Amino acid sequence: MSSPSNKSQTGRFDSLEQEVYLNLWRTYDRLRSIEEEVFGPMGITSQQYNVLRLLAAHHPEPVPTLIIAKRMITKAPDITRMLDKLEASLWIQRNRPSENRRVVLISITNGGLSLLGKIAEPLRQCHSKQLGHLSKKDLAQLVGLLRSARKPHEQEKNPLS
Amino acid sequence: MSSPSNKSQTGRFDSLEQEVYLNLWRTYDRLRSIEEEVFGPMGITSQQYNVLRLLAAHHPEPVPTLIIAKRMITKAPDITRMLDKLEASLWIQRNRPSENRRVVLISITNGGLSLLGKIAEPLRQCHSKQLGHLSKKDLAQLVGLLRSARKPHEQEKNPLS
DNA sequence: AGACAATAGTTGTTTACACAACTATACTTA
DNA sequence: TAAGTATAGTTGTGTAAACAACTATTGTCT
Repeated sequence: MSSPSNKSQTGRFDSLEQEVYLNLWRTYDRLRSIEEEVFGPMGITSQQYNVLRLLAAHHPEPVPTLIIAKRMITKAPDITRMLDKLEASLWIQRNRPSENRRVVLISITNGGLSLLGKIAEPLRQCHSKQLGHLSKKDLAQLVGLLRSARKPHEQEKNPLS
Repeated sequence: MSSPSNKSQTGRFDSLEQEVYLNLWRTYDRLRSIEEEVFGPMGITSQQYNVLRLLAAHHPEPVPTLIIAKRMITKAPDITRMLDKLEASLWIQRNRPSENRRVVLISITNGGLSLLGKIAEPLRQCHSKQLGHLSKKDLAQLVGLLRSARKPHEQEKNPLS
């Protein structure tokens, strides 16, 4: 595991693990910038879009704030400010039920649903531009490897395997 | 490519491409947070570390500011401020040669080299914690797929395939 | 019932990112 | 050699993340 000179194994990287990580970073960065070309002009971020998607999936049931936070990649404290923006854009509604005034229930509005409708097609095209050059087989393999890669690092919380 | 109902193909995702992208995002995020456990206590960020690595690789030759920027994932305008911090920590030196006073040549200091030395072992352990559970074969396959994934999106600039 | 702990969100502050506009230096060419 | 252009960095400004500390409400236990 620490033989004096095993660095030739991966060329300019210290280890294969490091090489994977740097490739992951670069690839994520490139694909992200492509998505932003779609989201930017719609006045929404990728994170915000994902929140709307989650709410739409539960619609018409509302979802408590921290449940949303747990499902998102963004850390909890930011969710409030993010929801502030979504509410200001009239894409979501907040409701604090009298039975338990600690929770804040979030639901997507018709405006939010209609935004999702408008984004759907350009986003599909974007995904195709991002990764359409890979075969189904490669894509499936990539998903599998990415899942295995982060499996030991998933905390309890994230139910999306 | 747009049959009326091919959504059952990937369960909760609109498309396999989207599923890959979301997995990429989550996986990157998890691994990044693990790296930060190493870099944070050393008072350095992952980006800054990569700059030092680049400089060390060229050492004792200095590297112009914008060459560094091109190699980094971070966009150019941020490199100045980042180098400011590295210089303040005495890990790099700047030099504006009189032959061409437009360029700013950056070189790593002995202090910077010694920092790299101190980080090497904990970082190796970190990489092993991040991805040590995958086989060499899986890691190599993952690197290959990630490279193919971003290949069409690489601008001229980045010589790291 | 009152004290203590647990739950659910929020706010404050610091640091990073992104995009655009700007400065300084060198090259080119009429 | 002056004017225009290209190159190399820098600064300004607004937006987003990260981490910690805080408030409000409810549940529990004696």
